[in-house]
Amino acid sequence: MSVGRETRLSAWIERFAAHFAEEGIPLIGGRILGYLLVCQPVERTAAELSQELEASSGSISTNLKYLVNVGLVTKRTRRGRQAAEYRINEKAWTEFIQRKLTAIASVQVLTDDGMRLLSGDPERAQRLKTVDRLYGWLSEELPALWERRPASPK
Amino acid sequence: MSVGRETRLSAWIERFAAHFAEEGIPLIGGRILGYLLVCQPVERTAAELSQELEASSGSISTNLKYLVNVGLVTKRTRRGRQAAEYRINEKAWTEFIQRKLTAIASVQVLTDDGMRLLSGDPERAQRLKTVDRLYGWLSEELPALWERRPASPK
DNA sequence: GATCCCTTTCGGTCGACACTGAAGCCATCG
DNA sequence: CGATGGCTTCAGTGTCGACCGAAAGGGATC
Repeated sequence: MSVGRETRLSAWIERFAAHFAEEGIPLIGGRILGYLLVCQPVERTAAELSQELEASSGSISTNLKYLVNVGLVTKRTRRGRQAAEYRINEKAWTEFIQRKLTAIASVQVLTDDGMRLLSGDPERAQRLKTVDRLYGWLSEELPALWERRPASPK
Repeated sequence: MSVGRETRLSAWIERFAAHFAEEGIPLIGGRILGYLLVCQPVERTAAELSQELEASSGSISTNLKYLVNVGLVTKRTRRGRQAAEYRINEKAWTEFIQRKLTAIASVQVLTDDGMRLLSGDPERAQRLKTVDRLYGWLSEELPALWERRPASPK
């Protein structure tokens, strides 16, 4: 007997959430992300999310606030409706990833400062120099690579 | 009255450790890394690190084990000396960063699986498709970029 | 303006993890 | 072979943050 699509999807959502949990995003936040990526229709209220994901209203509220804040989810209110609707903002994923890349390269600022402190003692600076060169290269190349990113089709 | 170089260096080490603490590396682990990058001489025993960084022997031991495990620090034992000596392994930083890059791109596996689950329903798959394309591009380009990395001079 | 319903806020609980310090372990040396 | 000295292991402590559920807050409708 085969498993239904929706069942598989919720397993997928769980994997999805688990991945981002390792990156520091709360489990429930990851579940919201995964769910909003594949749900039909695309918009959901906080109450619906709470029920679907079996999470408390408080947790949903906190995590939605966070996700809206980083831009991955957009909130939409409509006249005549009390409940706000939330949906994925696919476009924001580019900035989300960009932040990760720049975070990696940002170590260069540190190694650079360190090199300055050790100026005048090249022998001692040698270890740092190796690391600094790597990060220096990254902070050149990563932004450059990012510029070459293909525009997403309409 | 100016501040001594060593004082500034320990402030730098603290900033260094703080940065990596945000990435999930224990504070003391980060301090060890920063310290071993700039100390003179380059090798230190666990006891010395414990004293210099004012951390318990237990914490030093645990964190050294971790750092040796990920390759960023190498342990060296010498005949006739009980105390092992630890030093930075600059070379390992390449793999350290590479792991971070591949971790980012690895989301593509997830989005890909999701796309498969939604095959046959292009409308519903649209949101995921946008994200999947981005990660697809990344998992092409990041490894390619990495290959072009300049070899570190001897 | 009163009621209803949805959301947000807030105190409280639970689990995870960094860190400590003491006890155990093992190699070195007398 | 015993003593010394340093590293590792382990139980215990404290902190931090995710999560829950109840109460407060604020629109929308009557």
